[in-house]
Amino acid sequence: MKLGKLTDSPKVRRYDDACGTAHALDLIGERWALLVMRELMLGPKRFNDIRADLPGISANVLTQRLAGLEASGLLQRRKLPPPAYAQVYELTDWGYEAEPIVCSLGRWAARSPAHDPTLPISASSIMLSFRTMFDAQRAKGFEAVILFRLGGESFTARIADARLVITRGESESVNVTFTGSPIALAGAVYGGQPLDALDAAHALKTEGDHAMAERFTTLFPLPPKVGQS
Amino acid sequence: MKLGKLTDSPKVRRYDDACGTAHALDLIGERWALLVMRELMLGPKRFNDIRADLPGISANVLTQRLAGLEASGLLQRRKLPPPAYAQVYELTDWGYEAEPIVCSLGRWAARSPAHDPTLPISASSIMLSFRTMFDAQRAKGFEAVILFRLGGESFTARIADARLVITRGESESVNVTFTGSPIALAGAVYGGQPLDALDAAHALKTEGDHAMAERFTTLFPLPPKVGQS
DNA sequence: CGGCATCCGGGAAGATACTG
DNA sequence: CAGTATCTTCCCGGATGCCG
Repeated sequence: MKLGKLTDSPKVRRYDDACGTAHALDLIGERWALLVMRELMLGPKRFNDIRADLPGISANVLTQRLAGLEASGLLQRRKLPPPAYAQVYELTDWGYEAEPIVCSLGRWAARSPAHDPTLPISASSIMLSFRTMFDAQRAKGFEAVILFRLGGESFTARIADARLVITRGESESVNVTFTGSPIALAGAVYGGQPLDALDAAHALKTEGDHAMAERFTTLFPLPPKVGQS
Repeated sequence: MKLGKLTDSPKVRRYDDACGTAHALDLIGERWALLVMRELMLGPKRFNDIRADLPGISANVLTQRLAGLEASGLLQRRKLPPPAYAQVYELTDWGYEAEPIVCSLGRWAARSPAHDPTLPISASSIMLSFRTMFDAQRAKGFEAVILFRLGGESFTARIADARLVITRGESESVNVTFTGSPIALAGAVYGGQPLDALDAAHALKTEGDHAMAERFTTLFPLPPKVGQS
C-alpha cells in the first residue's frame, strides 16, 4: 500500500508568467484540453460522447482534462433531470467565452499548407466551423432554416439578416435537411463536391429546397493557403 | 554508432482531425510554442534573447520549438547584415497573423480568478497586452507618442484617432518616456499604482508630460473577473 | 454502460554540462 | 553566443479492472 503524499504539491507544470496568454495556456494548454472544450461548445455532452468525437483520446486523459477544466471553473458536471439521469459536462459562461479562441485558431490554421481536410471530423467541429467561416456578405438577402442530422446528433442553422445562428436540436419549418456524415458535409461545403454526387454516393442526403441547399454550401469561403495569391 | 531509422516517421503526435482548431494545435499546441511566437510578435529576436524572456524554457526545448515552427513555415532564421551578423528568428507573414490568437487568449484568460499579475512578465508581453486591452473609446481625442525603455529593449506607442500603433525601437518627438521594468509598468497600467509612487520607488521613471502619462495608464481596462458583476 | 483508478512503456520536457 | 549531449523526471497513451 502506498499513500500518495498528502503534501502533494499539485505539481502542475505552469508557466510562471503574468502574461494573459501564458495564463491561458496554463488553463487550456494541455494536450486535448481545448478540443474537449470545442466538443462542448454547442452544448453539454456526456463522457462517452465526448470520447467518441475525439478519436485518439484515452478515457484516462479525458477524465484528467475534465477534472482540470472543472477545477479551473471552465466546466461543470451536471445531472440531467429524470428520466435521463445521465451525467453531462457543460461549459460555464466563461467556458463558452472561449469560442473566439477556438474560431480564430481554426481560421488561422485553415491557411496551413499542411492542413488535411480529408481527416475525420466531428459533428461539433463542422458546425463550429460554419460559425467561423460564415461570410455575411454572401448571405445577404438569404433566409433559410437548415437541419443537419449527423450520426445521431441534430443541429439547426438559421440564416437571416446576413447572420447565422446554430443551435443543437431539431426545429420546425425547415427548408433543407442534410443527412449523413460530418465528413461528407465538409466535402460539400469546403471540398466543392456537388450535392447530387454526394447524394448518389449515399454519403449525404439532401432533402427540401435544393436551390437553398446549393446556396448554403457557398456561404463559407476558405481563406487562401499561405504562399498563394 | 547509432543510426536513426531513415524511415523514421517524424513520430509527431498529431490530432488526426480535419478541424482547423485541431490542426492549429498540431502547429502551435506543443508546450512553449505559442509563447515563442509571442516573443517574436514585435519583431525578430536572437536565440538567447528569446530564452531570457521565457524563464523556465531550456535551450534544448527552445531549439526544438524553433526548428518545428520553422518547418511549419511560421518563422525563418535570418542572418542580420553586417556589421551585426547575428542570427535572428523572425516570424513569417503567416506567423504574424497569429497575433489575434495570442490576443484573444490573453483577453479571455485575464478574466480568470487564478490569474496572478504579480508574476514576472517580458517586455514583449506587456507591449502586446497593450494592443489587446486598448480601449478605443477612452482614447478618443488623445494624441501622444510614448517611449518605453524596458531593460535594454525599446518600444514606441503612438496614439492618434483612437488608434494605437506599437513598434519596436526609439522615436522622435516623444511626449512621455517610461523607463524601468515591465513588471513596474504593469503595476502602473493594470495594478492602479500611482506613477509618482513607482517613480519614488525607483521602479519606473516617468519623464515628459505627466498628464499624458497618467491618461495613458487609463486606456487599458481589464475585463471583469469571472464571478463578478 | 459510465466513470474512474492503476500499472506500464515510450517519449517529451526539464536541468545541467559541454562544445564550436 | 548559439546551440548540442546527456540524464532524469514526468506526461501521454493504452490496457486492464473496479465499482456504481
